[in-house]
Amino acid sequence: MLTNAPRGTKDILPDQINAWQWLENKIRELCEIYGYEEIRTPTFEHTELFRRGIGEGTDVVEKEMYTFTDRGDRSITLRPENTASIVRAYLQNKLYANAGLTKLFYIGSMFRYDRPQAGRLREFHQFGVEAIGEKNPAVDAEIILLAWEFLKSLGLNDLKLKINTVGCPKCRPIYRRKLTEYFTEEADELCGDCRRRLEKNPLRILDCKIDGSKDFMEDAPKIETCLCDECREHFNDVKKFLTAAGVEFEVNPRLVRGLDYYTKTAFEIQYAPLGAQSAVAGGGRYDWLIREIGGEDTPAVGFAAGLERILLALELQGLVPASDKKIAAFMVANGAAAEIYAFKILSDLRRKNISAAMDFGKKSMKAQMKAASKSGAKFALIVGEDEVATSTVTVKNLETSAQEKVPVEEVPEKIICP
RNA sequence: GCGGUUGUGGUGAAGCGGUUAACACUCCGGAUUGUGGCUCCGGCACGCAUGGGUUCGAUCCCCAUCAAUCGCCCCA
Repeated sequence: MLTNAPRGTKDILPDQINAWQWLENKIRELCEIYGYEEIRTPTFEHTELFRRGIGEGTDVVEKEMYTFTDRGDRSITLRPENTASIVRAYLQNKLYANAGLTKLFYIGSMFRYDRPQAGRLREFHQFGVEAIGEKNPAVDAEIILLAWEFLKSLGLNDLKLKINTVGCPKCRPIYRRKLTEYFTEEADELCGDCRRRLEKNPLRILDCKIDGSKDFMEDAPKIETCLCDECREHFNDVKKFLTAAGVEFEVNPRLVRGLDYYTKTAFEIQYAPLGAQSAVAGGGRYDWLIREIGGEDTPAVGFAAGLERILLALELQGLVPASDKKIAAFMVANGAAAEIYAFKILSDLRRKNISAAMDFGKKSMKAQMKAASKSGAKFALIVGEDEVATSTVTVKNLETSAQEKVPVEEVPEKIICP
């Protein structure tokens, strides 16, 4: 147990760190191009923030939060997602003061007590983007575009963009009621899950894998018939903007979001080969959240993307860049006096910003040479009694096997321009 | 949280009631004493996720736990 990380957590090891840094750099580059600034919020918040923000009845709040009481008797929760925190930070720091539209992005770990699977961890990483303060559907399109272009730019194929509208607090309840009425009549035909959904979230029934293909689904009420004018127009405009930008999307009237704060636009980007965890990014508009948390009525849109899932997808397509870290020089010392001499040279090289390594295992020269070779170093710097006595270094080019003995002060230039 | 599958060294794996626990790679050491990558030689599981049980005997059977994985739920 002592040597096992908690279930659902993972070490990111040195041989994987390259992929992570590469991905994070891509995110930062892209967000800069779109004009979004990075923000970092605390890993934990008051539990109440999530209860209110995400919604009491949601699965995330009901059964997936890491909640505990701290020593000051406060109820604290490890963030299961970042949007609520960002809205909190936006209000607390009055970020609305200087900008009509506040554009933020984040990268960080989130926590959800789920049953772990590939692509679904208890501590996982998300990158996300939030645009707060504008109701124009162009912003919805910008956010969707950012998510889409990002995944495309990584080289991923077979991505699918699905969009929908989930209405607003004015029209969604009407639709919800209609659905409940309709499905209550069919209750006998519904699967166990859906019978539960009937109360909790009837919109989800539309999405059910078991009941989805049953006859009565055909005639189930469609959201279009219930949308208020504002929501209908908004959705049409989003589609227009997306089309103008040349993005292919699929309208899926059954697409639903699991967090209560979503209004109007909802979208998801799927990468099917990932199986059950195919949702690689998802988000939408949340015009209701800011007021819910205690701010002025403020419209906002955003999305989050799962970094582990993206990395998984990249791996499947062989798109993860290989690490190519190489050092310039490797010290090889023969004997105790030479070891000290080599150590001095090693330190001098590093002071000159030349990457250098040395095997401290007091091994044979043969073993040290092997280590030098394996390290990928371009040069082996060989020193023994001879070199110590004459203040020289034998510089061996490991690629060409050519070697020459040079005065110690000439070593840096031999390495930089051989 | 529910259902299924799996769990042998650093890695990939064979073995499936009684074997020195195969093989390959990696790793370590060596091939005449100051030199790598190729080749050759040698070494590396006292143990088969963990804990119980069945049996004369268990890596192989049973149970539990833990973990991974697939699907569901949900979500990124």
